[in-house]
Amino acid sequence: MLIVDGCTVKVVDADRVTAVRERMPPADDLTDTADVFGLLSDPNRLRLLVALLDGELCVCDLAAVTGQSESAVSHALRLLRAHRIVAARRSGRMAYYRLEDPHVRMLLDLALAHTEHTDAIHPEREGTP
Amino acid sequence: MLIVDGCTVKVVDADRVTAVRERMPPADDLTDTADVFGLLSDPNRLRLLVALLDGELCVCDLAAVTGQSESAVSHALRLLRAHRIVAARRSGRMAYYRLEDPHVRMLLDLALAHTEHTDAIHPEREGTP
DNA sequence: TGCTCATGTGAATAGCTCTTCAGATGACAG
DNA sequence: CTGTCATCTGAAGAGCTATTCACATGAGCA
Repeated sequence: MLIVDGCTVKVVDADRVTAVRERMPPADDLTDTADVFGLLSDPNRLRLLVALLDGELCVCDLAAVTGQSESAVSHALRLLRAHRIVAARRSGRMAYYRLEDPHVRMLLDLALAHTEHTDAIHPEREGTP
Repeated sequence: MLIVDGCTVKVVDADRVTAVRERMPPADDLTDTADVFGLLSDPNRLRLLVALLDGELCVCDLAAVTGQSESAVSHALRLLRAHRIVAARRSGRMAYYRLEDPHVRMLLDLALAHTEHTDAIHPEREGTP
């Protein structure tokens, strides 16, 4: 038994539980991290970011590269911009976007490096049949 | 102008666009990667995985550590198990889960290392006002 | 000034995701 | 066998997300 958030909860290994609980990052950090992963969890947004790994591109070129409507691209970029993952440079009526967040760049590099070397693992099967 | 998926699309830098398009990973890889990020994009699932970084835990302890109902934990673990991110060891009526995917472990380590050293960057502000 | 083009935006809809509830399963104790 | 406990599951509802459409903005050009 253990007191968590003022409620009594049954546990098996109380010491491990309290230890892991203390080591757990603060809730704000976790939600921020989850948000970042959430921004990378849409295939079209991911395509945009991968396209930007090599350097800046304008909106219409991003639309062409990723096969989306320009409006969809604009919405996606707005989201990424709001989270400082991407930044815009304006030149006349064109807007050139670049990948601004080095942290996200690392995550992308790491993730892509692994998908290339890993055979596609497909779900829809249980871990212990 | 450029032919993409049988449709004519206007582009600015046609050479860059075709180059980036060729360098783009296959669609299947991108959706798989996006799926993985999606699994990490929920704060409660993230909490579960972080708790498992140090070693295995049973379902009720995971519920206690992460402050979720045991049912919610079970649903989350089911998802993670289906994607081979987590694996279960059964001992009697208990189920001990561990983090199985080293790739996901690296992503978690990288992400957490950065949230610790970075002041919380908060959205709701535009990149170029 | 007025037209065109690249981009940005809001509203609306369709689809997905998470949580909860109620109940099922399967293991252990008596 | 019966009751209890840990875990698992399906269905349902609430909430969130992505895409589209129609239109706004603002720059360059005639």
